[in-house]
Amino acid sequence: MTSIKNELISNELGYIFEEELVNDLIKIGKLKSIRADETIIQIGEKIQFLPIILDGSIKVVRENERGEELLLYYIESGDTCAMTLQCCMKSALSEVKAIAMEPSEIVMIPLEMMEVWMAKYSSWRSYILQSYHVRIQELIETIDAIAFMRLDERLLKYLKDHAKLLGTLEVIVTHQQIAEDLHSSRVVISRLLKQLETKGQIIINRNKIILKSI
DNA sequence: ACATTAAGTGATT
DNA sequence: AATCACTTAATGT
Repeated sequence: MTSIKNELISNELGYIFEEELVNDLIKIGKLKSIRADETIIQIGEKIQFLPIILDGSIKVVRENERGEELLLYYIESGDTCAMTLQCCMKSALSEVKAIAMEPSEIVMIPLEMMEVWMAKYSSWRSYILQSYHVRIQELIETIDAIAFMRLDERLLKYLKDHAKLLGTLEVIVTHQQIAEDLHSSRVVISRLLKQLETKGQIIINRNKIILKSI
């Protein structure tokens, strides 16, 4: 019987992994459906599984003691969380928080399988290495943005990234949420958005910002 | 109609 | 660019 889970796994991961590994994934992985805005992992939570995204998208944020956030990067289907990779080597606690951007499907792999599969499957090894690579690239991009871009440029990049990720020019967020993701304040974001609107780059609605282009 | 939440504004640091 | 204090606008009940 082909379950939805099997379909999802072979459709999303069949190109990346060898057949035997796909079968292992189907046998061992636990499928988990996530609601939009659901928190998947909290900071300090013990990591028991390696999540691989089959459908949807997740945002990964850092958080300080005061609960203030900073968006690190997004992960999409086929991706796994590099932070989890790093943490699970020592089976440590999560350094980040992960929140679903939309309803998503993920497959959870018990951490024990990491080592077994590393030894057994070359496609698994290169997938893990590749994931590290991509994630570090993304982190560097984020660091560059924080260090070198002006907030208005960062804001526009944020909106465009968001739009690209969800495949729509209509970004559904409040100014407050943007401020939190960029670790700025609501008033500042509102003013910068106003400027972008005046420049004709966006249209502002309540709870929604419409990009003119990506 | 009223309360709540989102967004806009002017002044100050 | 951040914060405060306040206003206005939109939305839910």
